[in-house]
Amino acid sequence: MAYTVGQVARAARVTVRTLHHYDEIGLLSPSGRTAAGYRRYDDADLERLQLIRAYRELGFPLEEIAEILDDPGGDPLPHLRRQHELLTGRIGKLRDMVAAIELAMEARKLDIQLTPEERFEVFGDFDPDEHAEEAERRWGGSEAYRQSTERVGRYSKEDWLRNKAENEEWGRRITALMASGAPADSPEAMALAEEHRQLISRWFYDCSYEIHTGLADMYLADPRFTAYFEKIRPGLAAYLNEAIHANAISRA
Amino acid sequence: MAYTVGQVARAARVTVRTLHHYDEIGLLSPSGRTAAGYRRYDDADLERLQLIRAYRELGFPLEEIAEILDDPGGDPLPHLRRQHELLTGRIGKLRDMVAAIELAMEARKLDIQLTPEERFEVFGDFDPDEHAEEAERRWGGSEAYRQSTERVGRYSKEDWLRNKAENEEWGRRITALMASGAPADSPEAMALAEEHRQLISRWFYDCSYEIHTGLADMYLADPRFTAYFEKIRPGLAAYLNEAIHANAISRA
DNA sequence: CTCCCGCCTCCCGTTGCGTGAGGGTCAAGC
DNA sequence: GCTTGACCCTCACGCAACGGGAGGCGGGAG
Repeated sequence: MAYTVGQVARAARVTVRTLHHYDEIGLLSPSGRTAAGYRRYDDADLERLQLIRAYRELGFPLEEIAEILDDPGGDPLPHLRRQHELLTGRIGKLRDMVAAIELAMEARKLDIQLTPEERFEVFGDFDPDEHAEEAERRWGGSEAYRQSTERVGRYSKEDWLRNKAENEEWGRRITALMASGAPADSPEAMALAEEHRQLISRWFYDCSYEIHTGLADMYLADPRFTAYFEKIRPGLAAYLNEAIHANAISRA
Repeated sequence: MAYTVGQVARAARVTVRTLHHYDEIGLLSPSGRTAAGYRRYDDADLERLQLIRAYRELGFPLEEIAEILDDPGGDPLPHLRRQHELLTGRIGKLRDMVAAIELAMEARKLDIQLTPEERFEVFGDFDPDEHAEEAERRWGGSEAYRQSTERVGRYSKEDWLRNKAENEEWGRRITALMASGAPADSPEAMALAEEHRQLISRWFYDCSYEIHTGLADMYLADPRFTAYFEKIRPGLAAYLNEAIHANAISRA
């Protein structure tokens, strides 16, 4: 079967101009022309176009698609497998984004439940939005996320205050330990790191050692988190980071 | 907290150039500048950037994003909801594509199982690849798809021959009916349309009346399908289309 | 005080088409 | 056989969304 540009364009949901463009750059040249110079596409052309559109959907530049498609002998199976992988990967990414959006909505809901003063009371000067937005970009979605949003959504004001209290208690102890001169890889520091991990697990989500070290690195890498800890005590961010790593290694 | 372009760029996974661009077109202007002219972004800027990136991910042009973001009083909840919807929609689309790819792979596997002669024997001159590719674009994925690929993957050569025989038998009966001059909305024609639907349901996937009429329209709209039926008997494509519609209406 | 990295502002280049302009073609109907 | 409308052709310019480099200032660590 042979098709005109228009037919192909409608079937593949692209514009005629796009097909002209693909022809111009040699990405998809119709297998023939009529006497009047009309482009004639056959089934092989359609198949190729299908692959092109799929790669495009995944964000590949046209040049690269040309390389990919013109590379092997002609077996499409590897392409299909590859696209399958890429697509599922993409879906995962989008799912993470959805989870992130859900969290942000959850945070907004909290803002509505809690008056600004209450909010300040609970979170100190560590803006929850900030936290949410950040966390969201970091581990975007994931299971931990779902858990966190689910639990957080049910917390009452009293829960928040209890959480804050536990948090402050822990903060006092680690600053004291640090002031005492105990090294960050001392058993005491590691114990407090472990306690930190369990605090997170209890209040927000199952915090594995891996996630915990990831968090620790973030405390150093991101100025907002660094600022939060540095304000409690200068050097605390680095100290906690080291303690968490030491603790994780010792438990491995 | 205030951030430099570089920090923002790293956090948001965009280039500095992109931020410059957003500043140029007024989509995201930093809340301030230092004495030396350095851009200074604050948390509100980051929040806005997050929304921008999400909309971009969904394919919105920058201009439109600007309109969307600058439109309401400033409540982000509607945006979040909207993005949530759009993202889940997008995921659905990608899932369809994945299913389509899976079907194409399935077809390739069949090509390997069946020699070219066997393939020809089974499918007549109606290339299964062609069918696969087409079907895939039409109802891309969906539940019907999964079913179809799953069943088709298990068919033996004998199954295919039985299928072909049933199909040909049906073909003979509808051509005969058409030759007899019975109108396409006659009870007999509708009965054959219904039989057609059940043939599909038995061999491939649950074919609802809705899907069936969709198929019918495709038989007319697409030259490849039209050709298939026209070759059996001129006018058959249109006749079958009408019969299927009549049948679907009468059962509704 | 220096060195290097990060920031600044032009400014031209690229990708992937959109959108006519100007003109031939083809099937259908009168 | 002629018109008409839909469809095709080839330029050719335009645009969005940055990429990437040139040329130069700023700033903090050693």
